Amino acid sequence: MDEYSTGFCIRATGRGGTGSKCGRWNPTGEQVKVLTELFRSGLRTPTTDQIQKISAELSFYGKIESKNVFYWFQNHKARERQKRRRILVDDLHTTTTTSSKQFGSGEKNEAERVIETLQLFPVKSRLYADDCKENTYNLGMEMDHPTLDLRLSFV
Amino acid sequence: MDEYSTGFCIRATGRGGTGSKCGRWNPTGEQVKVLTELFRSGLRTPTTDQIQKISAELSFYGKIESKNVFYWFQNHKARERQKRRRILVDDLHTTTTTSSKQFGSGEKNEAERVIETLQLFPVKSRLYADDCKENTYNLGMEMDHPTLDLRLSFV
DNA sequence: CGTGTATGAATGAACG
DNA sequence: CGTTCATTCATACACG
Repeated sequence: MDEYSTGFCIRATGRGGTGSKCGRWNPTGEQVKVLTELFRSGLRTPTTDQIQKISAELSFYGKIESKNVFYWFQNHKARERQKRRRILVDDLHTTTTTSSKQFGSGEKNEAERVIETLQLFPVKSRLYADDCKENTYNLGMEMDHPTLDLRLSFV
Repeated sequence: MDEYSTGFCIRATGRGGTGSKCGRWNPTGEQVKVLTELFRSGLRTPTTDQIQKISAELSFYGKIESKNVFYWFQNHKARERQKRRRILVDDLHTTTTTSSKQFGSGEKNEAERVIETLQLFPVKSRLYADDCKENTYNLGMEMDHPTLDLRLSFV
C-alpha cells in the first residue's frame, strides 16, 4: 500500500510506451503526493469547489479531471477504513510476533489447536459500532482557498 | 495449469511467512486448497466477517492476513470471468482442443488430505444465491447508463 | 540465465 | 459510504 507506492509509480516506462491507451487516469507521482498530503491534512470529502481547485492545481503535473480527484478521495477514504478494519481484526490472531520472519524455535504448539470447525456463518456479529468520530476535518478548510497551497506553490 | 493444478506450488513449508523478504504472500498448498474449495462451494465474494474467519482458519497452515484472502477471492473471480469473456469473444473454433491438460496430472501428490470438515456452509446456501446465479451477468454490459449524478456538475 | 505464465497486490472507476 | 468490477503493476516460478 502506502509503503510500497512510494517510489515507483509513474509507469512512464511501463508497457504503455507507445500507445498508452490511457483509458483511465494514471496519476503522476507529484499528483499522488499532493493528494496524499491533502488527505493527511484532514481533508476527506472535498466539496465541489475544492475538487475543482485541486484538479486545476494538479493539472500542472499532468492530465487530470475533477472526477479523478473526486474518486481519489472516495477511494482513499474507503480503503483506509477497510484496511484498518481488517488489520485490526487479524491482528488478534497474530499474537505471536509481528515479524514472523523466523519462528523456528517458538513455533509449534500454537498450531496445535485444531481449528476444524469452520463455521463461517455465525451470528452476524457487529463488527464495529458505527462510526468513529473522525469528523475532525472542517475547520477552515472547507471553503475558499486556504489549505490548498501546501508547499507546492509551483506557480 | 489452467485449473488449480494440484501440482505446482505446494511447498509445504513454503514461505507462507517463513522467510524471505516477505514481499508478498505465498499461499500454502493447503491454503489454496481450502480457498479453492470454498470458491467451488459457491463463495465468490465473502463478506468482511467471512474473510476474517477464513483468514483465521487458514493461519493454521501458515502466515496469512485478511487482505490476502480478500485479494484471493477478488482475483480468482475476476480471472475466471476474464477468461470466460476472453473465450467468448475469442471463440472462433476452438472446439477441438477442448481443455486437454498438457500436464501429466496423473500424479497427484499428497493431495489426498481430504479437506477436513469443509462443510462451511450449512444448508444456508441461499445466502449468496443471488450473487452466484450462474454468472448470468449480461454480456451486453451497457454502461451507457449515465446514472452518474455525483452531484458534481463538472464533467 | 532469459522469457512466458500464474498470480498476489494495488487502485481507478463505478454500483447499490 | 461500503462494496464490487476491471485493469494494471510486480513478482514467483516453470520452462527451455
